[in-house]
Order: sequence, then structure tokens, then C-alpha cells
Amino acid sequence: MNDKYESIRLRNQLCFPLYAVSNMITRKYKPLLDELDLTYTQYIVMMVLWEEEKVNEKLLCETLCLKSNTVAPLLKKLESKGYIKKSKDSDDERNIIISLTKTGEKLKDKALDVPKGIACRINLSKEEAMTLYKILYKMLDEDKKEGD
Amino acid sequence: MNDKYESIRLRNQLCFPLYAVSNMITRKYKPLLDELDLTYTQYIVMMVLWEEEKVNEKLLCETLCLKSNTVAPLLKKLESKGYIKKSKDSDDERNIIISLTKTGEKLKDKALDVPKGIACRINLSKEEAMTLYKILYKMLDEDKKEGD
DNA sequence: CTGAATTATATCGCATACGATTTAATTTTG
DNA sequence: CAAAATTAAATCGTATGCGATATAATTCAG
Repeated sequence: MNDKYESIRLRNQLCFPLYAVSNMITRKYKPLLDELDLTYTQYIVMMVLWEEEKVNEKLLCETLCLKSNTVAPLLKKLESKGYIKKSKDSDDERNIIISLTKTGEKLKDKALDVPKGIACRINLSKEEAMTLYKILYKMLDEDKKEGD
Repeated sequence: MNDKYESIRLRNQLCFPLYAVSNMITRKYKPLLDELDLTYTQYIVMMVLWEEEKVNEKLLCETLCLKSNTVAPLLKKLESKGYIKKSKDSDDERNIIISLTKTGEKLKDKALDVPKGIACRINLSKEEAMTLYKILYKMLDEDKKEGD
């Protein structure tokens, strides 16, 4: 059984369940986010804005661990939905500042239903959830360190 | 600090780091998989085939937790690269059977370098990796149960 | 045994994700 | 202070991921 191909068996991968769970999560969010007319990625952008009011595009990309060429079309979409608006930093015209519109701000209260809806669809104990959270952030932090 | 919006703060989400780590993983695999002319998703398809020799398309989708409309273009791509071939089950012509070509089979040995290359890029202890693995599969299993 | 329901793929459209390249604004340097 | 280097976005091309719909093969029901 312990043949030389053990390391490339799907069941022995750590990365595969990470990938599969991530896809699963997005699927579970969909019906809840449809109520807000948001996709999952659009939702995490909005979460940043509900917290920060204003955010620079580059910082937003770093916060979400996404490249600017992923975020750019997203912002365009959210703008066309009337949830956000863009402006330029007058000190440095290269910097785009994203902020909420009134409509986007209003969505914040409606969004409170989403975490409740998700929690009951993910059956983890508090301990498991906390353990998972810590390990995942450790991985993200390690990665950020390497990026220097 | 404990305002009513705590639950929609990005930092309080469990799903966001899952999503971000999954993207990170795919990025880390890329340079290694470029050597095999495979993307990450194509790689996990090949892993199933290196293990099974032959696999039915529907079963493949279930194994990878992907929908058939994601897997179908992937298989087309792998076929055009000459790594796999498709045939129909003579008992039930609706069933597509995927199998490796000689070229696809040969790639298996080259693929052994990939797990080594990844391991050193993910700094988790054996215990953390095992804990993570178990929690993730618990989530996938729970999800599969609900699907009934 | 034939029309209806079921099942396995295929196709279409939309929304990411990212590497590579380009463009525009700012900073650095000689 | 003007050319070069740097930086922030925008654009392009390729590869997913999935809901919805269509198609083809099989099974089921009367």
C-alpha cells in the first residue's frame, strides 16, 4: 500500500479539501446573497466598506488577498449597481478611493441576516471553528511575510 | 466595540480566510504545475486518473465536488493536450468513461515533484496540518449528507 | 410497448482569478 | 528640472465555477 505514489493521491492532499470547502462555501452563500443582489466576492468588498467607509483600491486588494485585475471589474459592477462610488485622491491622482453610496450604506442592515443564515449551514463546534480560523490566518500571515 | 455589526466584520468571518487560503494555494501551485502544463483544477483531475485508471464523468464530478459544467471543459482541454481520452460506456451510452493516454500516464512520475515543492511553501506543523485536514473533511462530509 | 419521467452530458451566460502588458501619475536621480 | 524608475490602475487573454437550459439515452408506467 505504501507505494511511491502515495503523495499524489487525492485523499492525501491538504490543498484539495481547502479548495473544495472554499467552493462549497461560495455555493452556500449564494441563496443568502441573492437577497442583497451580491455575489460572494462582491459581499467581501462591501464588508470592508461597511467597516471603513472609505478605502483605497490598492489597500482593498491587499485586505482581500486579491489582485487588482480581479477587484477592478468587481468595483465596476458594484458601481453600476449603485452601491459604491469611486473618486481620485487629490494628493495622488493614481490612487482611487472607494466609498459607499446611500444605497450601499443601507444594505448593511439587511446584511446582518447573512451570518445567521450561514452559521446554521456549517456544522462546526466553537472550538473547531476557532482552531480552523487560527490555522488559516497563520497560513495567510506566513504567505504575507514571504511576499516581502 | 461590541456593536451590532460585529458579525459582518471581515475579520470575524471564518469563510473569508478559507476563501483567501484557497486562492493562495492555487497561486502557489502554479509555478510547479507549469512544469507539467497543468492548471490546479486539471491537476486534481489527473490525480484521480493516476489512481483509478478509468473513471466515469459523473463519479469524477462527485469526487472533486465540482459540477459537470465545470469539469466538462476541463476534460476537453486535457483531451486536447493528449493526456486523457474519452469513451462511452457500451452498457449505457449516456455514461462517459475517462481514461489516461500513454502521455498522461507518463506524467505521473513527473508529478511526484509537486507535493515536495508545495510542502516547503506551507509552513504548518504535522499536527496543524492533520487538524486542518480533519475539520475540512468534516465540513465536506456534512455537506454531502445534506445533499441527500 | 409507447409516451412520460429520469438521468448523464453538453451548451450558454455571467462572474470571478490571475499573469502579462499597457497607461497614467509621481518620485527619484543625475 | 528633465529623463528614468517606480507605482497604481486599467486592459487583455486564459481558465475556472456554477445556475439554467437543452439534448440524448434509458427507464418507468399504464
